[in-house]
Amino acid sequence: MARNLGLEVGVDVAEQIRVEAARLFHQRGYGMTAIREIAEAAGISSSTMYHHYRNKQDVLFAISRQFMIDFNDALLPVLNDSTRPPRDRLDDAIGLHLKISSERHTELLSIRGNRGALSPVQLDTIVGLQATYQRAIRDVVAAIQGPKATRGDVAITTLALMDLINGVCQWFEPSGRLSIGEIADHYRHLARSLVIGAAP
Amino acid sequence: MARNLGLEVGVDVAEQIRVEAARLFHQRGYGMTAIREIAEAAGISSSTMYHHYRNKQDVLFAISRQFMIDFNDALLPVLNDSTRPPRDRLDDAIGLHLKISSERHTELLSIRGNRGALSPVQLDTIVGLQATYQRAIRDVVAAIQGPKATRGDVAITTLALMDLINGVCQWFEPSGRLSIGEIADHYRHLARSLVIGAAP
DNA sequence: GTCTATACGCAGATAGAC
DNA sequence: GTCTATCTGCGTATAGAC
Repeated sequence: MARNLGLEVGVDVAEQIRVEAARLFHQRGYGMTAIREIAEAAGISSSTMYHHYRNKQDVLFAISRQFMIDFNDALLPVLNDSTRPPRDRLDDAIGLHLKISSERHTELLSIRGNRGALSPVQLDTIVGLQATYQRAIRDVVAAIQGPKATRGDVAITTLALMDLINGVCQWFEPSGRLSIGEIADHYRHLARSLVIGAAP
Repeated sequence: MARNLGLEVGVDVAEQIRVEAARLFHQRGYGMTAIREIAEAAGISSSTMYHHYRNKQDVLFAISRQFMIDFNDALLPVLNDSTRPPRDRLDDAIGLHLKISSERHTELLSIRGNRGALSPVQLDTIVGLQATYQRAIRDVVAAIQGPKATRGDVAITTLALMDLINGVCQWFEPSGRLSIGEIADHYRHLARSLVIGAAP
């Protein structure tokens, strides 16, 4: 731990709090998770938490914000790389999206299930980060569907595509029959059917 | 109200509790909704609630169970009607699914966001009801894809299709550009691309 | 079945020593 | 930065009258 003279670096307290809070928010829900539970799971006293985060809501916001930033940092370069064919970009994005969703699925689900607990200002920040991602997906969809697709076609295909790839983390089981990579293989195919099939 | 000598039937207290609880569970989350809030919204005292439901968890379960039963009662006859071509059944099911999801979207989202608050036994009941629906969808998908589709193909297409149509209620706005009927028109097309495109 | 009143514990958050 | 101790209000749930 960090207090062992700093010899074991890499486990800072604020991050430990986020990790345990994400797990509890996911399992029990934000409103049913007590600050004391988070603190106990993180191996600190409850009052120490308040030296790292202003309150419980702030912990949820920190989890949400950090996840979305990491997510966009990974996905946006892939989606916006205009030197590559849009289909290839979409294929890679699907693989990456599913990979991150799987690796950090506790965080992701803790955010999804509890966004209503954020303040309006905090929610705006998170929604803004998600909108940035969605616009990047939309632009790639538009590029694949070509100039004949109407803006409405692109919009609804984008929403459908987002729902498709966002749905996986709700039912994926790491111990299941298919690995996340194999699911991605299927989903690249499904996404292509969706985007091409929906083109005029 | 019911106590006005029963003259105004159709608003029974237990249902009023479910309606207001669903709204609050959706807006604020199960754990952050106080029994007193539900009671106040329903126009009764908090102790009266305990004459209709054993506790808060029971209210959530009643909401969840009733919705799923109503949902299956509407959808299963359509999906299982073996006298009709499976594509037609799927088309109708999508329209009905989206219609109910829209009309009762508060209930639906209150269930989705708070299923973790149910007891294991209660959760089993709800998951069982959902599984019944999912099997009916799967059978229709299998019928459309034909005998050449493997069980794995059918399984993953079914999951993708469920995510697709379940996603709509997360972003649908009744005041938006498209009505739920128009969205259903798009989604019947998208679903067909998904199911046909995914067939071998 | 509905109310008022209340028991009882636990929640979030803070004070102040080290 | 971390702890122990504590404040204060609100949570669920019950008692008992009408």
